[in-house]
Amino acid sequence: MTDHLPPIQTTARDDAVLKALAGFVRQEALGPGEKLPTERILAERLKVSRNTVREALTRWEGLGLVERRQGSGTYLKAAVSPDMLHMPLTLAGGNDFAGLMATLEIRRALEAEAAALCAIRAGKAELAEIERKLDLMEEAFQTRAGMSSDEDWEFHQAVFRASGNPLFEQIIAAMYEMFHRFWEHPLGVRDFGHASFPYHRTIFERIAAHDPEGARAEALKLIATVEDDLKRGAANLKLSDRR
Amino acid sequence: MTDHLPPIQTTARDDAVLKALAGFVRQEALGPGEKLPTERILAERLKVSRNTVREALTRWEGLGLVERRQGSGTYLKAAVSPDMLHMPLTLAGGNDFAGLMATLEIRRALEAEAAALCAIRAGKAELAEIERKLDLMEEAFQTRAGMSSDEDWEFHQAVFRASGNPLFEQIIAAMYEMFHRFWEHPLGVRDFGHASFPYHRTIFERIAAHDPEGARAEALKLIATVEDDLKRGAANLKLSDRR
DNA sequence: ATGCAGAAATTGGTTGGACCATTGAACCAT
DNA sequence: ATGGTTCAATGGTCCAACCAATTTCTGCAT
Repeated sequence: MTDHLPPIQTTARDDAVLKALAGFVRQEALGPGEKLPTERILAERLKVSRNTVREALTRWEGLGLVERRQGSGTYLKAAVSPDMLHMPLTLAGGNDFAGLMATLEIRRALEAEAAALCAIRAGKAELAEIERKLDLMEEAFQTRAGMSSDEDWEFHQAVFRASGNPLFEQIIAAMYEMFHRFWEHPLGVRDFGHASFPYHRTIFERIAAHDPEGARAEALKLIATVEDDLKRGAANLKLSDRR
Repeated sequence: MTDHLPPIQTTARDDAVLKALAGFVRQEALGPGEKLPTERILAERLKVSRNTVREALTRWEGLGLVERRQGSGTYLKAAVSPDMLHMPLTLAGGNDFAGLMATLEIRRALEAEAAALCAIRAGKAELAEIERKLDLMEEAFQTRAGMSSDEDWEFHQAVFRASGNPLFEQIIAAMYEMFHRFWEHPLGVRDFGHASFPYHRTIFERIAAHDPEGARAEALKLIATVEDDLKRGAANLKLSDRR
């Protein structure tokens, strides 16, 4: 009967601090890289102890929203708004290979869908932007005789942006970050990513032709080549599975 | 020339605390729900101040690994291991109709892929679990003459878990949360979700038959019905698009 | 013995103040 | 210009209290 009795709010000091800080950031229109007030000033202005401010900032730091530099200050690392949703992803105990495959499966699902949506929605301006990134990537490929992570990533980002759904870019950006965290250890595959090269242009062509299913198919082929590279790398590993 | 000079690591107090704590959890074989030592004891044992312990625990709390209850103690909320990988995902905004549709597009991509993977990988135990949730959902549907969010969500969760990739469950959980944030306000569609009901069983049947593409197709049909409901709701809305 | 209200101990939350370590800017010497 | 020195600002750590919620214990009334 008495179901929706709201969970009363007795104390929530540091949450309140974060809320206030998010409001401040919005009002001051602070963006990534900008410095926010010192802990001492925040503590004084908000009428809380510096320790409480620190706990709040520690939470933001853990979420990657903020970076603290001793002796310098605290800086924004990402855009923050009062109505953000935080979802920390945790990948437990994965050896490298399992983690990489897990992120790839997410990429397979999202990149295919994003490419299809992009083929439906991309306008002239978006198409031009994607082609520009594609040209840059192909140029880098020729120059350095190999895939370049940066230009590759920028191409994919342009596709996600043109999908009209910001969540794609945000989620896949997280996947890329995780991917590259395992990646310090190049699994011994020399020409990693080489096989994926031609599919970038075919994806673009299907998008430009407003062919959703074609774009999806090409995106799937691209991911398949990466998965293949990964499996070859796993074979090279075998024993170096320390721990 | 002097490219790869890594930024050296001098101090990392609270990181060290978390590492030690993770080791402790492993050694004591603590699982979710179990209580870990009090802050005062940790501070004493680790020879650091209680403040430092608190900062470390605050980070874990922000990551959803731990829950603190004043007067009671600190409890594990998830399995932790010394080598786990965290990737905070923060999603911006999306409290309007467009945001709702955005979450659905992500769901379409991930649910389809998860259903397909599940059809490939689910073993007998996982299948039994999924069917159990399905039965519960159908029973709730009969009893209350309508879809039940909770049982519905549990069914999908079981599918994600059986997909063998923990990221699916975590990411879609974020989508559900975003979805339900807006959802307290039923868009005026009375029998929301009704149309999706039969597809739950067809999804299960395709999974049980180890038919990935069939499962994917049924999952897509399910999402399509929800999108349809949503569009009907949007038509009902029109003006109440506050803020 | 049993049940239960109130006291006491436990535990996380907050405060204020102190000091350390790092940074960056201003200044100085060469 | 280059490289050291000094100094103020800032985050990092520590300590010692006290507050607030919870749990446990105690002792009285039944």
